[in-house]
Formats: sequence, C-alpha cells, structure tokens
Amino acid sequence: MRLSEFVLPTLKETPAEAQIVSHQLMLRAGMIRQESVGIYSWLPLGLRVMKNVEAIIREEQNLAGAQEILMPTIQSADLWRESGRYDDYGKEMLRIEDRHGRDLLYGPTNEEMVTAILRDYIKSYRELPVNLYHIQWKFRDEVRPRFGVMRGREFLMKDAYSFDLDLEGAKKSYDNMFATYLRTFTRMGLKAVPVRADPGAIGGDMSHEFHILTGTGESAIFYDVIYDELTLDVDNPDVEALQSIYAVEEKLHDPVSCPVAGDRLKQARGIEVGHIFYFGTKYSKAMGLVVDGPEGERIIVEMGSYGIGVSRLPAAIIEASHDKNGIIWPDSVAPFAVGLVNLKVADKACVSQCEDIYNRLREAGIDVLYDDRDERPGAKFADMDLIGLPWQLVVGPRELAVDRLELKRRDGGAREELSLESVLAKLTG
RNA sequence: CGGGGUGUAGCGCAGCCUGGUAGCGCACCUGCUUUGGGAGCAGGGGGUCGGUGGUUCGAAUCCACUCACCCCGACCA
Repeated sequence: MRLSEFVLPTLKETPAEAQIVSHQLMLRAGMIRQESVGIYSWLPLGLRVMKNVEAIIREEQNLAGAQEILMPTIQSADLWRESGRYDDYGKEMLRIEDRHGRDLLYGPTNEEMVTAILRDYIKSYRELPVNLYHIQWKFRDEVRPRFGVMRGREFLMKDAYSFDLDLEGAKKSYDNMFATYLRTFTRMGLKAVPVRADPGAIGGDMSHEFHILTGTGESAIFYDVIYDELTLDVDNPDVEALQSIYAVEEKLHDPVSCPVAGDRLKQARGIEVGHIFYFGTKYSKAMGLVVDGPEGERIIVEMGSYGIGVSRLPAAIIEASHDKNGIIWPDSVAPFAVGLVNLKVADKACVSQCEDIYNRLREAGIDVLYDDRDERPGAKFADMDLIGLPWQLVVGPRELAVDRLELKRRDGGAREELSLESVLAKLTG
C-alpha cells in the first residue's frame, strides 16, 4: 500500500479528550474516530489491526474445536423474556421498537439466542458436546463509557458457548477454553493473567477473567507473585496447576482469609480482555434445552460461555507495548509488516530504487506500507514510529551510494545496513 | 442518574467579563529555497462562532431553552 493513497490521518498533537495512552495513540495514529459517546468508526490502519486480532482468535477457536456461526445484532425481546433477563438487564440494554410495535433489542450478549438455536437442532446426548462461537458487535448502554474503544458502548466481541451432558464434560470444555485463551493472548504478544472472578449477572459458580497487567487497567486484582516467575508453556499448559494459583479480582479478595503470604501477594491493575463462565443449566433449564439420554431420560444441557473483547484488544496491546514516540506493534497483529521510507522523492534514482524494492517486497508476500509522500525525513520518521510497524526500511541517497538499505527494528530501535536480498530473507524468514 | 466543565476552520486554542468587519499556531493549496528525526520565506483557501428563541440599531460576546461532548462518582466485559 502506498501511503500517498492510504487514508491515515495522523495527528502531531494529542487530542484533549483522550485520557489514557492507548486512546491518545489510537487517535494520533489515525486508527479510530469517535462518532458518538462510546461509538467508534475504525479507520484503515485500526481495522487492519483488529482484523489481525480477530484472525488469531478465530484460528485458536477453530483449533479448540469450536464452530463459527453468526448471530444477528438485533434480537427479539420475546427470547429474553423466556430467560427472564428482559426485565433483569435494566437500562444497559438498548431497546428498540420496530414499525409494527414489536419489542426488539440490540444484543448485549447471546446466551438466549444460541440456546434457542441448539434447542431446535440437538435432540440426543450423542450430539454433544458442542461449542459454537461468533464474532459480532454488541451494544451495552454503559453509564459512562470512557478510554476510547477500551470501554465503548458498541464493541466487537468473540463469544463462544459450550454445551455438555454433565459437569465433568462442562469442566473439560471450560478448561479447553481456558488453555485456548492463554494461547490466544500469548500469540498477540500479551501476557494474560487468569484471575478468579465473580460471575455476576450471567450466573453460575466457575468464572475466570483474563487480565493484561498495566498501570492504566480499570480493574484491581491480587495475585501470587509466582505468576511473574513462571514461564507459560502455552502449547501444553497445566490448567489444573494454573487455576490453583491464587489470583482474584478485587471483589473476591479477602486479606484475612487470603492463603498467600503478604510478601508474596501482589496487587496490580489489569485490563480485562477475556472472561469465561460456567453457568450450568441456568439458560437450558429456563428455555427448555434438553436432550434424550442413553436410557431415554431427559438431560438438561450444561452450558458455559467464553468472551473475548476483540475491539478492546488493540487498545490493550498498545497499553502493553508503546514508547514516547508511539505504538510498537507485535509482529502478529501489526497492520503492515514493514514501512518502506523513501527519504527523497525529489531524487529520481531514489524513487526508482524504492519502486523496485516495493515491488520486490510485495512479490515476496510481505505486507508493506510504502511512504512515497513528499514529506521531509523528520515527518516520515515520526509518522513511522507513531504507527508502530515492526520494521522500517529506510532508503535515501546515503543508502544508494553504498548499495545497502537501512533496516530498523521499531522495538528497541536497532539498525542494520543490509542488501535487499538480506532484507527479504530476514522479513520472510 | 447526581456533581463539575467545554462547544469558535481538520487538530490545539485566544477572543466573551466590558456587544461594533472572527483571530493565532499546526495542518491544507501555490511558488521558491530546502531535505537523514515533525524546515524557511512569500502568497492563498477554508468557519451558519453547537442549535433555537429573545434583548439590542447591532450578538461569538448578554438572557432563556435545548443538543452534543469531556471529567469525577455510583455501575459495568
């Protein structure tokens, strides 16, 4: 992609309304644009990151055996009356009336709908277990949205729902998602700490939140320092052991009964990027999701739900990975792998060299953002650092003279003088 | 929902108190000189001053209402 043709409205100054660094950088890097309180448009750069985040989540869900579906954003109120949540949910639910006076709502979550789907199609114990997920926009009419996409009203969420015959099966599904979440966040360059959580309005008695530890996190958590010391084997995690380590959200922490010695207990702030629940038969019972067992008996299906805040993750990643010059994207979610910087567009030799490099990079399958704008070097470097692409490939008269290119790593700033062949090898290797 | 605040060009702001031709910096356009970490000079374009109503010869400025947005609190993924 040529930067001269790319819609990238970067800002030199920090907009006054942004309070935390991720919000400031997302606005400055031209990733998002606020349309209303807690409601955002995603601009080309921001959407590229979110699509990459989404792709990792999708791959991991599929690997875990979950099947992707897509449920609508608009739901019928009748569905929610079946579970009793239409009245319970309160003002956080955005309620809508259509032209015929029917009550609809913009879905804040999908337990009711997915339960209704399975109720129609699953009749036998032989058809379980099943795990269905979708990645869809949600709307929760928050009392006070803030921090940009971190706490928006409209947000993209991956929500999965597991269906099992019994508690043992449900626990297995739960642990499967637990492990999958650790892998998912690790692939995004994040260290997520699973903490025991209050299941809240969803109900049930087994629940973990996954937190990214940053000073600006909205939630306070307490955990055994052992979490900072252990190396996570995400391909083969010992879920049992991890769940037994003391780590809880503030609400559940009791200094008196806490089993961790004072000098081993850490208090931190975290951004909640995932939340998993086991809630048993709460919805299946209310809505009649039952299957026939081997003896012809009626079995009420055991359920769990598993959410990841997709649109929140780009912000969480920025909170965890930035410096004073801007964002530092991990390779796995970066909007482009490399930024090609033409330092002197007035120089014909420099332009033709850059065009050639641009084509070679693309032919090699490397996602490149080519800064072909007629800007001064300082402005180009500043923009590149701000948008945080993992690699910067700098081409100017100095490089041309020695037939070498300068490759700079955004994270750490290390520079190397390399031939084009070496650059290609490095970026594809 | 309570409390506090702000709406003036794409962004950041001044002007309002004390009514009299709407300004500054950045960004944008043109030209020249420049070019290795956000250039200089010259010229130029862009604003129903959030909206409605009122007071007045005259309103960005005063008054009323209203909308939007920000911050703090309770709430929440």
